[in-house]
Amino acid sequence: MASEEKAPRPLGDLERLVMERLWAAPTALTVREVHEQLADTRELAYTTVMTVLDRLAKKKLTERERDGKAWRYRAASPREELAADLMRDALDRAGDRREALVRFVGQVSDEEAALLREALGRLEDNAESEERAG
Amino acid sequence: MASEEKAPRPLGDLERLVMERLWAAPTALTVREVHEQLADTRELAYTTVMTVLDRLAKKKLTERERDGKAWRYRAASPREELAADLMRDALDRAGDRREALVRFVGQVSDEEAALLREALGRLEDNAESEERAG
DNA sequence: GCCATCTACGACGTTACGTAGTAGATGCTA
DNA sequence: TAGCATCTACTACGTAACGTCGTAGATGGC
Repeated sequence: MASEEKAPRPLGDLERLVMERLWAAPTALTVREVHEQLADTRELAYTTVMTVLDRLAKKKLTERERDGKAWRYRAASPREELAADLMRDALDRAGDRREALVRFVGQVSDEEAALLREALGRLEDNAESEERAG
Repeated sequence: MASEEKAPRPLGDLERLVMERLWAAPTALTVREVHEQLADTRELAYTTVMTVLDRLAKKKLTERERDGKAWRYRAASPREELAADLMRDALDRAGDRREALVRFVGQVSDEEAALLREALGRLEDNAESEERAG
């Protein structure tokens, strides 16, 4: 039987834009900084950005720390981690995992297939060294 | 650059229940049949099931064909295909694909890793035979 | 102590989804 | 063929998420 958990809702459009800024930033950003960065793309009220950041924090997608009277937000986990989680989640709700993986592998590009092999190879190496150590 | 497409919304709870019946059925089902099957689990109005089936059809997740005055619905694609699509989609919105794949592979079970290797091996065989043929 | 700035909180419109009712079309049956 | 059972089409309503923003009050630097 497949997992009965509900799938995590995908980010909304604005939420995604904001997350992308946070992921791209080397440090935690204030609401103002995110707002300014988004200004190129979109006219948004300062409080709109604040609300989004706040909702993302409630969803545990961002974390925040004080900086004077302002909060600084940063992504709770790397973009790639979120992607991997979503992939896992999708796999969990497939019926036949083998079939799902075959289909998935069938749609990736050659380059992605190569990356997958590489990642799997790395896994194998780890397993071996653990075996030696254990 | 990441894909700018919006992520497909995950199925709602009831939508998922209905799709699972359709995926499990060997043939297309009428509203009544789906309704009866769900009766074990949940008391639902006949029209509720009809609405859900209809919405799924509008989203292209089911297809329907006439059978007398009734419609018969079937899943537009196998459950595993949907899962693979969602995995692809998640990968598309990762920043660094390599990193995302490494993390993904890092969370799968040993069995799933083996299935992945198998699927990749199959891919390779296909590529080789195409090369010979080409 | 003031003023600029920041947060907290509430609010509203839209859309998706769960849920269901009503009205009218349709097809078997006596 | 008249009628009943059944099916569809359409509408509707509540809830929750999300985009969007305003107001009021806290706060910190000059």
